[in-house]
Formats: sequence, structure tokens, C-alpha cells
Amino acid sequence: MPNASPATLGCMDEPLLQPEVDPPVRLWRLTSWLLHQATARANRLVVGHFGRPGGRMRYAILAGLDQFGSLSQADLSRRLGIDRGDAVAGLNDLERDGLAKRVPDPADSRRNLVHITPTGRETLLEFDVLVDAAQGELLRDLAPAERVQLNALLRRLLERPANAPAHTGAASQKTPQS
Amino acid sequence: MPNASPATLGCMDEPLLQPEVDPPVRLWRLTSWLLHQATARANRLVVGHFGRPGGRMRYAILAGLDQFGSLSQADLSRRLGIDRGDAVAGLNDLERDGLAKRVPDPADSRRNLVHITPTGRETLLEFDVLVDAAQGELLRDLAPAERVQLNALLRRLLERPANAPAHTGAASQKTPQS
DNA sequence: CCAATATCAGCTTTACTGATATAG
DNA sequence: CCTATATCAGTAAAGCTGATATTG
Repeated sequence: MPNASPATLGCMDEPLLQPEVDPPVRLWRLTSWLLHQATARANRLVVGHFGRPGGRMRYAILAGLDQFGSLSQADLSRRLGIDRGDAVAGLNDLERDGLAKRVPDPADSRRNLVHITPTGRETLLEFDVLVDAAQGELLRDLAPAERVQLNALLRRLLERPANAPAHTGAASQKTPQS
Repeated sequence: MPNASPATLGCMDEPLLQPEVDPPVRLWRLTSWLLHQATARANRLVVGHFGRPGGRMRYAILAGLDQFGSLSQADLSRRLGIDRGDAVAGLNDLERDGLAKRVPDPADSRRNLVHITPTGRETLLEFDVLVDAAQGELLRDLAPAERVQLNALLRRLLERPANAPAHTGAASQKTPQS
């Protein structure tokens, strides 16, 4: 062990979990692994800028409520691509803090119509700043054109419903053509 | 009632958590959100192809051991960018199944030298097939050139050690050096 | 004394799987 | 009946924090 480094060099106190050395080439070649690593870094940055946990969920729900106005929890969950149960928990937090409100749907007693409050809208704008700052840090090494390119490629990846039955041919699951 | 689909009509049984409808534009613009969604899909595909949970961790460890031969658990963890404690658990599983082996380092009694076994190498090759299949599904909508581009951009994102002190000026947190 | 290792115990978020009661 | 909704309980992986004993 050639301790060529002076005392203070072995600072392992950082919450860093990123490889400071080369990872296995087998992983470095995988899009799924690269995505996982990039997402981990992004999450660390976003959570760090929020300061507290649960920020991502709150932001996503507020963004959905702000844009879609008033909708059921199930619809909201589908829009955000999150689990209904998790949405319940997130909405509990938001409602407790006065950022969102649940109102029973007069037209369908099973549903709650959820909507954002004025305070929630303010908070959303504050969150926008934090989130944008995190994006900037995340993408700091990419040129503007590359950032656009990356976003475009990721959207292409997500555009389709993610349902490739792969080898489950046939099977009209939703009256195609009709 | 047209004979659209027999029996399994409203098949919502899929583990789908992807938005079948448009998500909020506020999220759709965020690289961090796109990464998160893409990673979620990738994880679902990879885990699905593995069939059982814990496959990602096993594959990563085996890939590291195969390439680096014999190294300490701490070194391995750093290479993979994972937590040491998680590596312990993962190695317990692998060793129990005879895919990896721990041997005390004669040169440093604190360390274990971990290495892959012949069985582990076989398993790794089998895993390669599964993982590659998952990549193919994940990237099925992207042209070959786009896949290369995506991987390149993600690597650029990860190339630097992820340490941007941002704007938290000053603050020498350790040994201000007089 | 300090640093690093391996291990363990525990916490948190997030995805995901049920089970429930209720209502269309 | 069957489906959808909201809710709750609970599993599981992964990231992360600490504490430990041991050794360099």
C-alpha cells in the first residue's frame, strides 16, 4: 500500500457512492446500468436540493394537480406513473401541509377529486427553482445540444407504453381496428 | 357484447406502472424524471428476465469478480459503486450458492480476497444472455446509432466523480490545516 | 492513535402485492 | 357479479448511517 497521500487525503466522509475507479466493462456497456447510475446521481442531487425526503413525490403530485386541475387519485396516479397506495401517502402529507385538498366527487361517491391549493401552487414554484438547479448540476458536463439530445432519446425510450409482450404474439388486448 | 376478448377482458393485471396517458409537462421536461422513468422500466425488464429478485446485485458482483479476479470486498464495492454492507449481503448469497468464495488475505488479515468460482463464471454467462435480452427490449424503439448515442451521453454524465461543491462556498469541513 | 476492513443492525424511499370496504 | 376506487398492511431492493471488533 503505497501511502503516497498525506493525512487528509483519505477523506471517505462524502456520501459518495459513485465509482471513483473504473467499473466492470460488462456493466459499463449496459444501458440499464448506466441509467441506474445516472438516476442515482440525479436522485441524490434532487433530494439534496429539496433538503428533506419525499420531495420528489411531492413535486410530482403538485405538478400533476397544477396541470390537470381536479381529478381522481387513480387518474392522478396513472398520469404520474406511480402506485395508488403511494399516492395516498403522498396526498396525506400534502393535505396535512395544506398544499392539496381532497373533495368527494358528487358524481361518483367512490372518488375523491383532488386539487392543488394556492399555497400548494406557491410551493410548486419554489420547488421549480430547486429542481432546475439540480438539473443544472446533473447536466453540467453536457453542452446544451447534448442535453436536448439526451432528453429526446429518453423520451423516445418512454414514448411507447412499455408493453412488449415480446413473444406473446397475437392477442388483441384492446380491440385494435374494430 | 362483441367477442372482443374472452375471459380476461380488462386485463389490468400487468405490473405496468408506466403512464398510459401524458404525464405533466413539468416532469416531462426534467432529465432527472426521464431518467427515473427509464430506469424504472429498465429495472422491471431486467428483474423480469432474471425471474427472481436480487439478480442485479448478483450480476454486478459476478461481473466485477470475473473482470478483476481477486480483490477485497471494499475494493469491489468501490468498483461497483455499491455500499459495503450491501456487498456483504450479496456475497453471502453468492457464496451460499457456490458462485463466489471468500479467502482471507494472507498479506492483510483485515481483508477477504473474493473471487468467482467456475460455477459463478457459468452463471455469469447465462446472466449475460438475460441481461442482453432486457437491453434489447428496453432499446427496441431506438435505432442502433441512437443506442450508441444514448450510452455515450450517459457515460459523459457519469464520467466525472459527481462532486460539485456547487455554491456552498468556503467551509473547510476537515483539518483546515492551521 | 488513526485509518481501513468486514460485519451487523437499523432506517428511509420506492416499487409492488395483496386485502379490505364501498360504490358504480 | 364484476369492476373501480380509496385505503391500509406488508414485502422487497437499494441507498445510506451508524456501531462494532479487528488489524494495519
